[in-house]
Amino acid sequence: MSSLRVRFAPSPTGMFHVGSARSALFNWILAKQSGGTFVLRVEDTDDARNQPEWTQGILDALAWLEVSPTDPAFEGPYYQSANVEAHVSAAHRLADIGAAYYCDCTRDDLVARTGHEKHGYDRYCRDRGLTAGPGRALRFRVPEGSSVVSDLIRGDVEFEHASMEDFVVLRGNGSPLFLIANVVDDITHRITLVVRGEEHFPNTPKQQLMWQAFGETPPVWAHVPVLVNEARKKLSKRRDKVALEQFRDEGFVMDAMRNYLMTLGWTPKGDAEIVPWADMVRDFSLADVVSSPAFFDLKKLAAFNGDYIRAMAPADFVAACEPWLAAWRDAHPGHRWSQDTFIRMAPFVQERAVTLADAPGTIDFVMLDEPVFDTEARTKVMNDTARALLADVIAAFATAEWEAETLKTTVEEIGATHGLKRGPAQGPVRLAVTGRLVGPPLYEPLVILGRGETIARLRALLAWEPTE
RNA sequence: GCCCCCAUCGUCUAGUGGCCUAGGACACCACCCUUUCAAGGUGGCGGCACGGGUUCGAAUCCCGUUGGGGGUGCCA
Repeated sequence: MSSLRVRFAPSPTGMFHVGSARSALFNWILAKQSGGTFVLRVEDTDDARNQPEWTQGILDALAWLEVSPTDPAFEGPYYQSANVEAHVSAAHRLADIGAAYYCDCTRDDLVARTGHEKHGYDRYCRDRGLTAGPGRALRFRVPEGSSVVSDLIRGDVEFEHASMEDFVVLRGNGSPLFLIANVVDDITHRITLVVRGEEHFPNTPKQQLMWQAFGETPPVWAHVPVLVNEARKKLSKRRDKVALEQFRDEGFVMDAMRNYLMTLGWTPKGDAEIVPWADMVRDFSLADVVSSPAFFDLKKLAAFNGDYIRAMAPADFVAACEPWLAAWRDAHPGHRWSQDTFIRMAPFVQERAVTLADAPGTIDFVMLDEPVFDTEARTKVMNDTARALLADVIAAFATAEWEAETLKTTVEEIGATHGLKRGPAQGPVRLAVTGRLVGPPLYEPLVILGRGETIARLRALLAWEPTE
């Protein structure tokens, strides 16, 4: 494939939609594969919405995905709203050559004439020869016949022009609409391939007609399937969790996110879905993208994330957890943080974490003077057997060799004298030390805590009485 | 209403007329391992929406039905 000019055109909404992220990835790969260019265009015809922080949010999100603004393949950002004059003059050109006409009909006029709320424009002003003027919109004169949209993903689709209304390109106040602005910008940026969401498909024949009216060759189109929620509705900002930033903040790692996004509508070669980015860049092809909507499955994303976390080098994992650990420290003023201790505990965390945000909650008990108790579990577990067991463990721990394997054997043997198997036997001990019944392996943290503190915690739980 | 798209396990998908008694991944279940919870290992459950064609042969091609989705703004 020759050098492509693709464009990624998000609208500035204050957050980066996962669907946009997937589009960005597809476009980026296509640009890289062809040695072409990735053009970023911030699309909003209203200048007021092109806020710097929103643009920065887009740039940050792209950088997180390693779609880098400093890469030679990256061009932009361009602002649609900065190009309004070109949009307007292009529209005027359409009027000059007779490809568009002025219209002073209001919605009410139309409904009054046709008797239908939902039907399209009835072409009333088509041949009235109206000139430009206040309150007069400019409409594109859709010709007779039909258009074929050739789509890399969907094949050739024919649209009858008769079913297409004479759409507005310039408002009554003279400002351009998205439909034409988009076409003019694509022409000025010399875009050769448009990859965008399926929701734009019905607009494509209209845009293609405009390209032709301008005497230009339309780009190649590729409409990727929409992302849907469990109700199979298009993923929406209002209803669903869709902000890439939110996933990032909740501890999803970039590689997992990127890999998962790529599998929505496309599958890597072979049986594995988790594959290196380089392989995806090498193998991706629009021809292999499916055309049916894809459900954005949080569970599968979580599984991918756990997989990627487990694959990290230990030191990388420790570093990656830091933002969440720092937040935990801020939230727990009484902490006694030790980086060395965390590094010793990290393998236990890495083995079972779903997200990086799970890290603090797994090891907090070694960083606090007292564990945070699961009160329900405490009430349930603390019966006479548990008390007797704890008393025996305290006595044995006073002299036992302070080493994980020995402590384990000690607890198991004492448990046996109370008729408990090794699982149940460690329950009260785990509860005393960690505050919970589930968590990382127990005896290694005991070694870290030391004899004195371990026994103090065991005594504290033994002394505890239900309040009611 | 009109236009367009889509339809394989619960989910994401492989499959482009014989390699399909339909393969993988996530989820779920069981077992193994085990220091609780995980992780890991092994196995299992589970699908071509329906009806007609075409063909020696159809998940695959055609038509219809049904279901789902998108669009239909002087929104982007």
